[in-house]
Amino acid sequence: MKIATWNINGIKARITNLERWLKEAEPDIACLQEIKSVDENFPSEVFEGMGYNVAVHGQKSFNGVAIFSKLPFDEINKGLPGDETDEQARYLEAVISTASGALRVASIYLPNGNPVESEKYPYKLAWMERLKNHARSLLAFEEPLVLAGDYNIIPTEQDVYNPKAWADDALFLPESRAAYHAIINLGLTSAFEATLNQPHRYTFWDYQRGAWQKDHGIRIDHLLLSPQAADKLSGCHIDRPTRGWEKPSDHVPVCIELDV
DNA sequence: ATGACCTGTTTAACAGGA
Repeated sequence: MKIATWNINGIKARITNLERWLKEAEPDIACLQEIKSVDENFPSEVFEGMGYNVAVHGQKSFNGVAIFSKLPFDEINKGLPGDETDEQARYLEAVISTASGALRVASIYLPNGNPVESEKYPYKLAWMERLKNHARSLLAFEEPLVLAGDYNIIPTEQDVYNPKAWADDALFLPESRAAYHAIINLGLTSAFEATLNQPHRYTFWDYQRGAWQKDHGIRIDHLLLSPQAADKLSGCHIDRPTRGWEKPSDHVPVCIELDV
């Protein structure tokens, strides 16, 4: 089973590329971020016509996450628990029936956090604390779990073209990376590190300053697996060529293969 | 040499992104 995560940067602007990519890559499950649409305006019927069940958790203009699945949903949960006042649509979780039992998948759009001096940085750290608490309770089920998304975290110096240029950025500050590693240390496995684990394998290139042409990228899209999912992990792939398509997202898909 | 973007929205400049 192929599971993918992709920050598409707007469903309206990316519908053609998303259709093309789904046809070529044929993921069984796709977790999408930054759909930038309310639920009612999301073109679910296009993807249902391709054989997907579609779950959407959106809001106007910004953020928004979705999950596509060839297999049916048993359960859909919208929003990250822990703060009833948080109105940003950044977390969607689904339980999917597979031949070998239930699989829980989340689509995550973790806050960027810049500028660091603003209220956005403490919001990021608080959101990560909530994610850690929620991941801890999900791990207690001892079932296959995949937390996939745009984490807005550069894990190591090997995951950025120029570490010095990012030293003071919310994506790379020691406190941000420590919060990310604290989540992993609950007992999750990063699919990339467990398989490919090579330096300079980026998932995002800025639209500005010729970042793509110069390969000035960062690796910020991750899939974190529970032990029961990690046992079934057989591969991880970054779909780099999509960044060179017409009208690309600034992120590319990251896929894993699970033997379920 | 330097800098050069993209998306969505109250469709003309903004806000937000990373």
